[in-house]
Amino acid sequence: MDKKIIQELIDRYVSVSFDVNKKAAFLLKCQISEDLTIDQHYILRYIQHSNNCTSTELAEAFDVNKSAITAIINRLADRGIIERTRDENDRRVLYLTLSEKGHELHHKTQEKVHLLVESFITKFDEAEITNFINTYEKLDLILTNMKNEEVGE
Amino acid sequence: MDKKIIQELIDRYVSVSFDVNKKAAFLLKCQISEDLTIDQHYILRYIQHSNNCTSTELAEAFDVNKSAITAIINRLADRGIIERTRDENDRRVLYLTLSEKGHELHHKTQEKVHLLVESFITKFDEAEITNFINTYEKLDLILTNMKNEEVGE
DNA sequence: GTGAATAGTTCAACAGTTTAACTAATAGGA
DNA sequence: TCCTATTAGTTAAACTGTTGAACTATTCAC
Repeated sequence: MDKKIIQELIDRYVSVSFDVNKKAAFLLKCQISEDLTIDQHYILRYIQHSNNCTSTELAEAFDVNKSAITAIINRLADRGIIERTRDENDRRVLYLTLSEKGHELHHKTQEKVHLLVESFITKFDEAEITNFINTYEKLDLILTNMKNEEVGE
Repeated sequence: MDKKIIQELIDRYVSVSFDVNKKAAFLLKCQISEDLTIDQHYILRYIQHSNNCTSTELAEAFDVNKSAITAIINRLADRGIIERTRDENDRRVLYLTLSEKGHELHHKTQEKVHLLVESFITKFDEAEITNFINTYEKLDLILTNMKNEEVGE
């Protein structure tokens, strides 16, 4: 690729990824902030999708230290949204699950998130948005590899 | 579009946008955290690209309250990275500019950001990444309109 | 000229983050 | 078997970023 073209693509990517993130976060917050923060929503989403979720697993998935997870989980546990249960075989391990209230709250916020994403996804034709998400997923794989190289040094 | 396909696209979008954001933020932080936080880098970037930048303009661009901008600018001004100058015609207004040190710091971190983005952008062929960024920019426009509708209620 | 609007700050409170030091439990090798 | 290293998770202090309400100072508009 031509150097000039690469420079232009880099600038456009930096700008647009920043702008989209900010606006998506803003719209998301408008929808769910009465019940949960954005991070809290993603934490509940991860726990529900995972089997036998632990703090260590969350810390890896969210690329933060375990103590950051402890803080988030404490707030959610204090509100009765998340429950901790000890592993009987390895008593160091705490499994995280959603309470009944946690399931309800996650379901409620998830619906709002889906409606929001649907409202802009359906503005594209199917081929364009499918190509977009395909490339986005390729990018995710590339970043995963880069992250592993970074960590494995 | 078929309902099932839409649901699948929504799920994929929610997952991949979350994952890419987390990993990109992680890699970005590895590169620049000695000098600036990610938000601080974007603030400097915005100020440099803007003429006569003000706190109000930043608050709108970043979708946060003005008091959040005050806090960020205070920290950067305390470090001698940003300077405030009053408008002589409208003495309510404070223009924000980068100091010499601020320019150097922004240049340094910008280089690292560019190298990082270049390292994954060049893993795609030109047509694919161009299409991706084009669609990303369309999405930005759609979100801008949605945000304006939200605010204009 | 006075009341409304605008630009920006301050303060208290909170969410999320890092780092270092810590407890408790398990695993592995001499 | 015992001792050491590792692992899971917590705590505490310090920091960044955020909101919302109350505030100062200035300008605008009728």
